[in-house]
Amino acid sequence: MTVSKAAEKSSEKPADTAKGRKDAAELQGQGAGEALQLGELSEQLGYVLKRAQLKVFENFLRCMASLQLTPAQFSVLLLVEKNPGRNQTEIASTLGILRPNFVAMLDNLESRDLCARIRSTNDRRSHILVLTDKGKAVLARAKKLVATKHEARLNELLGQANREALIAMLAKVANEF
Amino acid sequence: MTVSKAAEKSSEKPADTAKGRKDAAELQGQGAGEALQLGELSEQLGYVLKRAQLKVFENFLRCMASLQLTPAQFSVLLLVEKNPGRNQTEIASTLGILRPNFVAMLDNLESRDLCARIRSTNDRRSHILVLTDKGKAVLARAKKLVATKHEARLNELLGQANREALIAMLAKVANEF
DNA sequence: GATATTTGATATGGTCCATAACAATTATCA
DNA sequence: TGATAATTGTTATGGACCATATCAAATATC
Repeated sequence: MTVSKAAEKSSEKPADTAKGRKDAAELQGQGAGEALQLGELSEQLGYVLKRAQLKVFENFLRCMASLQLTPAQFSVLLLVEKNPGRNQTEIASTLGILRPNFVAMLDNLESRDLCARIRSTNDRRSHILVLTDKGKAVLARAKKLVATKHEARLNELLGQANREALIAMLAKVANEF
Repeated sequence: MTVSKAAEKSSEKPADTAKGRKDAAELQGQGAGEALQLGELSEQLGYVLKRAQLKVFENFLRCMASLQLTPAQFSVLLLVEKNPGRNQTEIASTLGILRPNFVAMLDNLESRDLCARIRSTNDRRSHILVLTDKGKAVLARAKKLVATKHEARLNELLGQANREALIAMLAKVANEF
């Protein structure tokens, strides 16, 4: 209701001048059926970055379908494996995950017996994170899937050297932009 | 409630074996205070892509603060300017926006008098999209801000050649992955 | 030992993304 | 032609992700 009113208003305010009406008439049936021109959009960093990221995540999820791991979950398992004995706050913050949002993530991983919270004896407020044996096994399989299906795809698309250059540049952007 | 129960269960199932208890004890106070090791994470395409994208969007929003344009809104204005006379479905779909979600976006742009919906005379179901004069002016200012603040930042970080190589590779990933 | 801080957790709200459904209009084709 | 199917913009709605405020328990600070 406010929507259609806004639409009426706007289509009559700026476009209903003499010039506006002529322009609108000329546009009727403009390039119907033809593909749209992306123009400057195809060189906008943010645009191409976002689209690439969506495609990569999509591919990742397909590769991981058998293990049911999202990119975020995979990153948690990787980080916990590399840094066993750290607490939730440390793991979450280095991944850019806010502590409240990390709770449900861990609940999920723990309910699947991939990860365990252990009450710390030094600081009984905090939970130390460890991969379970199953978690280690699943992560090992996940790494193989990523290497053979996911990264291999990027290699055949860009070549080894370009792939490394791309990741290095992205890391630089992520860290120093 | 199911949460704490799951936590108890998992922390006692895989980690409370003789070996599990010893490992947990050894981990207490592991590398406290030291920075975490990213390990293989820093070479995961998806991870570095996502973090770079967040940083770039963040920077974009800062550069555009005076114009109050999000990356998505900027892309809509760019595409409508390059392809005037196309309808909502065409613009939305080439941007990867679903039609239902595009409605509110247009309501916003139209309420700010940056964009106008014009009922098509050829097909009276569809709305033709056009930039208003104000929309063209705002977009022109936005382009300048992007060029001088946003892209310039990337140039001084990577250099002109690397910047172009990065965007080309990202485009390839976005299109062919 | 009183006060402040930290940790994990809950509740909650916002934004973005996806699907189903609807009225109006147009396309299809028997 | 006229009945049926498809399309367009729209609404409603639910899920995923992200951010803030708040809390109890434990610890740190002074």
